[in-house]
Amino acid sequence: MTDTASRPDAQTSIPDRPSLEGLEEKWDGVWSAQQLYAFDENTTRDQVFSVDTPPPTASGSLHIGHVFGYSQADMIVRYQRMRGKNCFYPLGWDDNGLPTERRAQNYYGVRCDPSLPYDPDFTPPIEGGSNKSSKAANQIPVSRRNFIELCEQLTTLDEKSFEEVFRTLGLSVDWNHSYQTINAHSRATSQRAFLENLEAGQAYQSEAPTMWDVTYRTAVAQAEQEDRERDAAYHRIRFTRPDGSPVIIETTRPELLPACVALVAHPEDERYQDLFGTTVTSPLFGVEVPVKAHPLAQADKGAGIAMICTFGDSTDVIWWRELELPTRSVVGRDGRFLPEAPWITSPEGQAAYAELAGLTVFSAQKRVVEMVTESGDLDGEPKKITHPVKFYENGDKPLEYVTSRQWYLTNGGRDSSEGGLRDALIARGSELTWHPAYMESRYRNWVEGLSGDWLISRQRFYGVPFPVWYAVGADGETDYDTVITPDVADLPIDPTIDVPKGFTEEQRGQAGGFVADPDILDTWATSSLSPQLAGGWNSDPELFEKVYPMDLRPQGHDIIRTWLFSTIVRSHLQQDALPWKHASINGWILDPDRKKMSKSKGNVVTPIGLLQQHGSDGVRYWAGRARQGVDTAFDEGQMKIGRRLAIKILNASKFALGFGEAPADPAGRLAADPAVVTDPLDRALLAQLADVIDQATTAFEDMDYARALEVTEPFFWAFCDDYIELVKERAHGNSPAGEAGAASARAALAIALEVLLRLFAPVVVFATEEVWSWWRGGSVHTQAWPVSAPLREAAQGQDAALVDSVAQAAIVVRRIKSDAKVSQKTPILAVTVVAPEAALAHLEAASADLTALGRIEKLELVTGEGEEISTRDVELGEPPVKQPRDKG
RNA sequence: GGGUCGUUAGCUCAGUUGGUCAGAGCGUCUGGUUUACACCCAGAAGGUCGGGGGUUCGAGCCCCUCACGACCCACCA
Repeated sequence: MTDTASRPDAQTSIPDRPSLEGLEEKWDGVWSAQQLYAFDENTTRDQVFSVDTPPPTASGSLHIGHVFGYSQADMIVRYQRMRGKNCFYPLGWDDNGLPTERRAQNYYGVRCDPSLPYDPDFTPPIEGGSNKSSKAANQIPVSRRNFIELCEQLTTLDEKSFEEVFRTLGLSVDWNHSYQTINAHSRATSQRAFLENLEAGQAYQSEAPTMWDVTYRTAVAQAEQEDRERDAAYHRIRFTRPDGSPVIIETTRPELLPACVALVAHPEDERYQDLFGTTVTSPLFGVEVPVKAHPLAQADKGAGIAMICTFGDSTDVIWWRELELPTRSVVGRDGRFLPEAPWITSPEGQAAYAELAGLTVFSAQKRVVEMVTESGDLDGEPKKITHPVKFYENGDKPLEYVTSRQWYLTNGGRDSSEGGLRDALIARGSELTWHPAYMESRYRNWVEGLSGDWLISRQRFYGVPFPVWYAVGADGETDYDTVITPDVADLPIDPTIDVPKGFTEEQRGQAGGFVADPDILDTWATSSLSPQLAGGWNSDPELFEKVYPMDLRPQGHDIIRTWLFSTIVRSHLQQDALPWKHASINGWILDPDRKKMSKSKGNVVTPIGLLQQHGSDGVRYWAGRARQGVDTAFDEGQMKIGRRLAIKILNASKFALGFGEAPADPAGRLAADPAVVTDPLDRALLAQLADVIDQATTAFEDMDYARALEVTEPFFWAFCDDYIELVKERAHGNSPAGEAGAASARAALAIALEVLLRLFAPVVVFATEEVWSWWRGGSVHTQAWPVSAPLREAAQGQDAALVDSVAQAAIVVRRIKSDAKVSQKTPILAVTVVAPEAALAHLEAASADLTALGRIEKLELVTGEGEEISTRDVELGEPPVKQPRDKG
């Protein structure tokens, strides 16, 4: 870092050739050293603007979508800061959960085996490993504690590189307030919240069929499931009535035949009336099952009569529960058929089942189909279809139903009573201000569609442990109804290491002793507490008071059903409050071919590479042009335009400041004394800028950074290309207006430039700060957002339309030379400009500047009929002699 | 099957309560080395606003309908 970087106010001269190169590093260093974005804890809630920033998953690389969303949020925060708010803008890392486990496995070539003892000297076989998933067979088994240590090591590494990118991007985050979802503070917070939920009856355990991923061997919550279209086939399979006649059912899961507990048809289906209340016998396995009636059975679907298995799908679960059927599980937690099926009694049936035991679901299906084909119980050829099948979003095998004991948290999924929890959560969604507003329907849609409470337990290793033990009875059986909890003061705990009060380690797993809950909390169960984690709910109540509920939650629309919803659930249960006032929803980044940006592409164009190539200001501009909620094409063209804008700000500022100083504003409100702004064109410019301020302010008040930029940017380009060009002769003092005219132009330039820098500051953070440092004190980012009133006063009632009239006239004058294909330097000996009445007055007021711009020697202004401004009676002079080109 | 969003110049997109709203930038073309900027400047060409109905004196803008695209949801026998 250079000396000037640490002392920005020392740099007063304007560089000869301003450049964007190196600005990111320079200003990040200054801001960091000055703690420019640090939250001031000496404050009250009404002075604070607090942000519940998404904690990025610290497992892998940042992609361009992060840069996009975080830039947009930063623009809103920077505006609020300029409005005088004390911004609480922390950033956390979601380093908890399965993605981290998977990355650690691949990065270090290990896998967790909880049965192994801790090895304090363990060194991983590889480091920096491959990005491709290494084969499980090559991974070295390590203890749970070793594994967790490696996860922690890796996330620390990843977080460092993330912070680097975010700093380069110019996020005005207060890095003093960063948090991790896996550290002790977060574990304690998460466990405390869980224990309070338990106390309040909002968390409960239940033994029930749940969706299960056989690869990861964990239960999976509804929010983590997705449908994928898969090939399947209807198999017509013959059951036998007591009289020996057949009943044909259709199924896509013939392998579940041994798990069949009943057949079911619609109560009014005439075809099956005589079957209800009787039993039929399954093929191959010879199990007698009842035939039941239930309204959920559809007469027009398949054969109109279905087999109920435990469990093939969620309808099976409903039938099983409502018809009080037995449980006959055949699929184990590893996705293979269980060794025993005791309800099958016949020797033939047992022999048939023995062929399936140990097979995967896929292989078992093949085998069953072969067997029913041989036995003649398959009616006709299977009919191929494709249908949606539930998958864990990170998994690659279909989810299976497995009956297990799991923890749940109420989320309204089982309480659709009037005024119940579901209604209350929907009302919370309406209470929230959504940007854009239509995103609320995604939330409502999701809450209305919930089919059960939130399953929060996961059978994994790296995460927040459930802070509970269970009593072990005198008979040595675990009594899950006797939950032993720790003191809140002792949190965080790991029940597999810590011992509950009143017990000793020797009693672990012993009759009369205790056992630990082996599971961890769903990662969302911790990250849903991000306002509480960042705001210090469990550690700093004073801080929490000042920042909660937060003002803003920025996030992507893909995690409305997960992060946004679960955060509302937790705040509703914990604080009986909405966690924030506003939600700003950003869109996705799409490939140029309109598909969601693929991983492989995202890796090719790394964020840091883009920031280097286009400058952070250029990339931020691209993000700033995209509206909230709208999926946006990955478009380097926009980044180039942003880069040009940043460069233009440097160059135009250098030029505008080069005419010489204007007297200071005695009132100190503007960059120069408004009293010397006497020229009508200068006043009109300030009037126009006042309108721009008002529009940009209105937009930003609605958190619409894109609209604000869209208003400011064209004004700035017109300011450069028309206004500066028009007044530059006058500003130099080469005009009949003399010194007063020059002073007016210089003052207007200074006033306008200073306002423009502040208007651009939330988006173009580096170039504006650079220019600010040339001639103003402090940082542009802690200046007040501009207000229009002083500019309107300076404009003295001058009509802003004058600027447009003169710009129009400039175009027609320039066109004369473009059409003649001569240099714009060519003098015009004489020209008559024809303009409508109103514009004519404007042109007369600015005629000196106009003749200077067009190098017009004799300008005549006349009133015309139409709306357009045009020229006639043109007499062009000789083009200037070309300078001989230096042929070095 | 239900829901949400979108369909405006070759491309990326504005167009906020229906009345200069047919726009911007990029790209293209034609010109210009103008000591702030060639990472520049000037000028020009380009669209019956997805299709079809309707409401209105008047419709990208409101209503209906269809098509296409994207996403979310749904009990997958």
